[in-house]
Amino acid sequence: MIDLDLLRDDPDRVRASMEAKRIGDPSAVDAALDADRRRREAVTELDGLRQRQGELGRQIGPLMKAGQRDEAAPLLKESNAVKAQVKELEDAVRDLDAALRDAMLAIPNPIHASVPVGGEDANRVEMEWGDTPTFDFEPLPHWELAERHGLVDFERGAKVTGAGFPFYVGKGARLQRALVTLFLDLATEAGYTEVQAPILVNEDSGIGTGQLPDKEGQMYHVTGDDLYLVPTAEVPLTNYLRDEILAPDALPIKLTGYTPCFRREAGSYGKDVRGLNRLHQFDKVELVRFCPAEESYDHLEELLADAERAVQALGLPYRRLTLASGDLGVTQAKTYDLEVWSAGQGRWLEVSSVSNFEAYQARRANVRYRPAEGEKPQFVHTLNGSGLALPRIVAALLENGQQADGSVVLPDRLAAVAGFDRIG
RNA sequence: GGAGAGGUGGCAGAGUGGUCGAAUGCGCCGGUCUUGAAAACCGGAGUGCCCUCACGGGUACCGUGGGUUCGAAUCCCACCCUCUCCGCCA
Repeated sequence: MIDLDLLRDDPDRVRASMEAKRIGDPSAVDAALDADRRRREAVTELDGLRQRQGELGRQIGPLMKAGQRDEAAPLLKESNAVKAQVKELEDAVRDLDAALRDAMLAIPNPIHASVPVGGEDANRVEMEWGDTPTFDFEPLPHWELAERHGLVDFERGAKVTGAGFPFYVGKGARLQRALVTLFLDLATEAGYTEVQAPILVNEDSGIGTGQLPDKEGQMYHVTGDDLYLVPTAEVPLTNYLRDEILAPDALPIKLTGYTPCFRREAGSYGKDVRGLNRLHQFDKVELVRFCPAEESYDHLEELLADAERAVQALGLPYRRLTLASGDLGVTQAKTYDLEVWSAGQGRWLEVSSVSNFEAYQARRANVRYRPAEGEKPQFVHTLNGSGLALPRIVAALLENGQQADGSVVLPDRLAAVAGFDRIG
C-alpha cells in the first residue's frame, strides 16, 4: 500500500512510477483519488449525524426513565429519521472504503531514485565475484549429473505428485539438509533470529506482504480451509509482526527461517523447466529485516552482504544486478538479484533477490513502531532477501564442481556440514 | 471431532440496556516530598478516521462481522480464537 498522502499530494509521481514498473493501470490513481474524496465527504457528514444521534440519545434516556414518553416523542421521531440517514451513509462509506482499498492495493510501490528505468535489458550488472571454472572436457548440465549419481528423482516425483515436485535421494537429500543448516548458521552468525514458521498462511497474511490479491494464481490455495501454501518464508516472517506496534528500542529486528516454498508458476510452462531450474516446490532460507524508515537503505546493503556471504561461502562465482524498474514487482522499491554461474548450462541462475519494500508492506500488514516514548507510531520499513534458494545452488554446485571422471567435488565449508566432500 | 467455559485498555480484572473509551489494582510516564532513592500523595497516559494552518473539536473501536433498539461492552445470529474434559493422534 502506498502512502495516501503521497497519492493526494503527488499523483503524477505515482503514475510515473507505475509506468516505469509497467505494472497496473494508471487509472487506479484516479479511481483512488475519487474514492478518497467522496469517502471524506461522506465520513464528515456521517460523523455529524452520529453526533446528533448521540445528543438525542442523551436527552431521551432520562425522559424514558422518568416515564415522560410524551416529552420524548418528538425526539424519538427525529432520532429515527437520523438513524435512517446514518444507515444509508454507513453503507455508502463502506462501499467507498472498499473502492479506495481496492484501488490502493492495485497501485504498486514507487521505485527508489537509484533504480534504473527500463525493461529487463536495463538491469545493471554491478559486479562479478569469483572465477568461472574452465574444463578440459565438455561440462554436463546438473540434471545429467544428478541422474548419474542418483541425487534427484524427477520421474517418481512426477508420479507421486506432479511435474516440478522432485524427490531428493541419498547424497542429494543430505546435500539439501546440509545447505539449509549452513545457510541458517550463517544467518545466525550475522545476527538473525532463527524462526520456524507455518507454511500455510491465511488471506490477510497474503495481502500483508503483497502476494494477494494480484498474484493469487501463483499460490496454492487450500480451499477446504481457505489457506495458502507459502511461496516464500517472507510471507510468514513478515506477517509475524502484523498489526503490532513495536517498542522504541525493538528495531531493527532480523529474522531468518527455512521453509519449503510452493509456486504454481502458472504461465511459465516451457521456460527454464529443465532439471532444478524451476520447480513447484523448493527449499529456501529467507532473511527478513524490520527497521526505522531512515535506516532502510543501509539495511538493504547489509542484507545484500549477508546474502553474498552465503554464496561466497560456497565459492560459487556470481554476479550482482540492480534490477531495472520494469523487472520490479508490485511491492519492491529497489531490488538486487544475485546470480550464480552455471557451468553446465553456460548461463547465470538467479539464487537470491534482495529487496527494500520501504513502508509498502508495513502499511498493508500494519506493522508500526514508536520512535520514542509518547510519540506517534510510524510504519516500519521491511526488507527481505533469499539467503539462499537451494535448487539452483545445487545445480551450480554440481555443474561447477564436476570433474573429468564425472564425480563432483564439494566446497570445504559445505563438506564440513554435509559430512562428505565429493559425490561419485 | 464431541461437551463445556471464556475472549474488555501493557497486564490482571469489574461492568449484563442509557450520560461507559469503560471502575479498581499492578505496571508505565510526569510532578510534589527527599541529600538521593523508596514509600506516600497529585496528575498523565490507547488506536484509526474526519474537520482545522494551528489550538482544538467530532466520530468509531470492549475477538471479528451482521442484527435488535431512540440508545449495545451489555440482548440476538454467524464466524474466529483461547482454555478444560472426552475421543483421536506424530
